[in-house]
Amino acid sequence: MSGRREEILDAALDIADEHGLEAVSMRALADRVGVTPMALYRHVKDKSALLDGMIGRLLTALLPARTPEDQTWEERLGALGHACREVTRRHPWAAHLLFSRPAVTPDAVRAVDIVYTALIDAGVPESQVPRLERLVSTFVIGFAASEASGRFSPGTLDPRSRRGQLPDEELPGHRRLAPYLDLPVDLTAEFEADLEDIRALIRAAAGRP
Amino acid sequence: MSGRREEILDAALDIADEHGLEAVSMRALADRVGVTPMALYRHVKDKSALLDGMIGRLLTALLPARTPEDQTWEERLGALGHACREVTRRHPWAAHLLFSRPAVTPDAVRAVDIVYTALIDAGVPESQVPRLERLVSTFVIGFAASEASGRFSPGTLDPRSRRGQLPDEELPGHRRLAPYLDLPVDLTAEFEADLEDIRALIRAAAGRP
DNA sequence: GCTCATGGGTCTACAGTGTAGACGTATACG
DNA sequence: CGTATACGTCTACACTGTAGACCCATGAGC
Repeated sequence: MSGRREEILDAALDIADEHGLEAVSMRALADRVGVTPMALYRHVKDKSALLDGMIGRLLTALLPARTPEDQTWEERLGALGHACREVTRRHPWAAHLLFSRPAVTPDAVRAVDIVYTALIDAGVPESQVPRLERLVSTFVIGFAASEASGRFSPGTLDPRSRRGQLPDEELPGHRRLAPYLDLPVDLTAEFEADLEDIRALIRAAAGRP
Repeated sequence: MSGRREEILDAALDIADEHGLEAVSMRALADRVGVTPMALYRHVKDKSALLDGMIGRLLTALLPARTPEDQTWEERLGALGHACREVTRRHPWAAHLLFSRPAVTPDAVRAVDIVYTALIDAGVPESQVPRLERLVSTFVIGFAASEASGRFSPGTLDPRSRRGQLPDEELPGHRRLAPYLDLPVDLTAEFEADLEDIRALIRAAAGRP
């Protein structure tokens, strides 16, 4: 009931957005809410429960208000994927939490269901649907987490110097691809291309019963 | 040089394996090494540098001693994927670190190069290779991280009660798939099937220049 | 042989963390 | 009225990472 809990979670979201997840301490959060640290424990069991609550709120924002019936399964999958990436772009700290906290909240289950129905509509054999749902969600969350935590853009090191740590003969692939490795990457376009490849993978799975 | 640093990193690995990553504190580590906490700082700049060093040591173990020439690209990709999953099964705490620390160590670059050459050998257009490398590694690391952190096996909640939080009409996908959702999953077989789907995705990319 | 730098280690101290436990108070209901 | 319940405060404890000063053994150069 009492919106106090939501108020607390939102304050925690604000702190994380402004100063990063590690700045979310019970004391800082309490300050923000205008209360003593121990008062938070009336509304939140634990610090880990606090984190759960935070991603819970994000998941709610991620879901479409109403599942639109007039979209193809391709569009619905793409929309959910982009929504997920959008959330982690807005809240980079959230990315790796999505991996550690299993999908047990109602909203998370709802998201899984959207993927299930999309795969069913695509014609995937029912026995394969759970596996492909895990495949798709793993990739989407993984992409978002990689982007948010900088795995895709390794710091300030440019490709040349990164490669330079090793003798060139040991890295035949890098040598061959040198012209492409120095280009900047458009991660939005890349994500779209990846999604299209995944859709093709799904179509292939639908084609072999 | 002095192998003291390696000794420290290995002690840290042991602690993480035995009691989880959160048990790796400077004090606990110092105890294990038989030294004062501050002594560690002679060999390791930071706690975060310590973590970097730990995953560095794991990555070394992940790589094949010598890239075998007599394997198809499919086999090489599969071997690397399984090695990655094996590492995170042995050291579950390492999974999410793989996401947060970019691939800048020599061994990490070497691993990337193995994927590059596999994709080139598969006939993927060179302009597409970097993107597909990111796709493949994102999925593999994502799978490993999901498995290690329990995202694939949501706690003790069985599927029925998980689903029970919401009215059945809101979860048409879950209702349709009910018979399959209660089955136990063999994640090893699933990973293999996923890898095969990814290989097919690569072949498709190779087929359209 | 004496000096001096250097690598490795110790001790103390500080500011920060999550949270258990006891205590207070204000509102709502019998 | 009394009493339960929800909410909040205060204190205290056992941790955390790490800055700063100090110590001592080794080996190189004069």
